[in-house]
Amino acid sequence: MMEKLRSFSTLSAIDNSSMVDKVELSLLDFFINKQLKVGDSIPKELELADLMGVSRTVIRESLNRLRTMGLIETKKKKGTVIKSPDITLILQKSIIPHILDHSTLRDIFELRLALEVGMADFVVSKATNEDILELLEIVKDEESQSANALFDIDYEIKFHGKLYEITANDTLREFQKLLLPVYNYIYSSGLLNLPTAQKKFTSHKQLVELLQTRDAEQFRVGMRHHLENHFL
Amino acid sequence: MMEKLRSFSTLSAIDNSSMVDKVELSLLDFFINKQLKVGDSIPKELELADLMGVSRTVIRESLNRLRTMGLIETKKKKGTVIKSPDITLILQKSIIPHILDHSTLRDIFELRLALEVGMADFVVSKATNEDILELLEIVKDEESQSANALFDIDYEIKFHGKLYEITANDTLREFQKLLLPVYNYIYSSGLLNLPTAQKKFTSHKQLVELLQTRDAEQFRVGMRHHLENHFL
DNA sequence: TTTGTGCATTATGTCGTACATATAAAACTC
DNA sequence: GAGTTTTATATGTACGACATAATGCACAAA
Repeated sequence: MMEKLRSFSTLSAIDNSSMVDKVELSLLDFFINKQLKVGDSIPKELELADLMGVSRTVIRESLNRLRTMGLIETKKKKGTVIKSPDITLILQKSIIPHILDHSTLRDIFELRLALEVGMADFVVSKATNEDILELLEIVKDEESQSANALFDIDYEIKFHGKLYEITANDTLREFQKLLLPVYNYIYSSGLLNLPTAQKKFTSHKQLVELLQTRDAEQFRVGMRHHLENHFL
Repeated sequence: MMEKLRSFSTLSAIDNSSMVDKVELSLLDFFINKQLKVGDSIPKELELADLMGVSRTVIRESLNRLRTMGLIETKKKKGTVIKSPDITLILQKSIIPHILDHSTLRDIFELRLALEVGMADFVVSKATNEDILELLEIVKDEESQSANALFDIDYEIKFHGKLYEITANDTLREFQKLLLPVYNYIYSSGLLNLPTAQKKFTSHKQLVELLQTRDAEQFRVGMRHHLENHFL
């Protein structure tokens, strides 16, 4: 079958896209070629419709998509202007754990592990003394918690969330917030087992101590060990 | 002024959202509450319009947004069904470097550094012997390249791209592809200086050697040093 | 000159209808 | 029963009308 298909390899794929699809691409092209910057305004809907020879309906649907991507903003009477998209906001809406397929969820989970290990440098270089005090406050009664060996998700989020906050990287921070429902889903759905105590484990408290030495390399290794039982 | 405003803190923000905005949220809510899964179909446009007391136009615009987010798929006669969104595809369209504001670009660049350092474990654990051979092939004439100390972006992408590929994490891989235009923009726009040779530098060739030892910790440190001149 | 009010203008937002198009499912042919 | 045609139906596109909100202008009041 595949053999047979190969002999038709010159056939081009039929155009299955709707007018809205085409207009959308056209507009994106327009943005890029015209080197439009944030704040620039684009022609009004009726002008675009006229220019591109389609109905206002189609133009509106296309613009609506661009708006969904966060690329434009429209106001009555004022018209449509270019906007810098909030990429995390867009993701936030489309990431609904129970709808995302499992392989993507797994991918995202791995991505998080990589991020937390890799961001060690930023945490170490940007943590203020106040930050460290705050972390100490968070971990101060860790003994009691680690004693019963319970995996307290709220506590985890509080600690790791603070680390993200320290990076002073807004995108990264938002990224983490947006991933929280994913963790919850993964853990509660049994897609991944809850971690249990293990050999090379580094506690939150130990992590803070490492952070205090201001040695990025050490901190990174510590973080890796801390996450040990999440790696398979 | 700000002091005065604070005393009105109980005032709630006026609802500035359009019907389409509301219907969109309503639909998202519907998806979550009804625990809709991939493949489930939702009521047809006219039914929704009737149910929610708005025109088909509004329903269509809302659905169009969900489609843009990749959450639904529509076919004539068949109707609308839930889909697992391709989160990287959505980002791909909205990431137009010269439109994104500079702070976000910087954030994204940092994010990449963290990822590449943090994904060391996955690279080491998943690299096949064939992968390593391929890497060796890529770096085989590195001497000549590093000799003139030129920062060859194509070569960089080829090597690092292969590393992403090795992780066997599709989301991560797509994520990298999607970030490429960002790198190009950052480098070509002078937003960040092109790296120059530096002390702790680890070459691609050395990285492959580290990979061959299958020691994740070593490889991670090597990668961190390799990226040294990208960290500020 | 400044401040407030009202009105006209204008571009997007919403609505309803009509028809085009694709296609799943039923009806039909052999 | 397999293949073909017809029919019904849900989305896609188009158009016209009006609603709504923001803008700017004109004019009046302080």
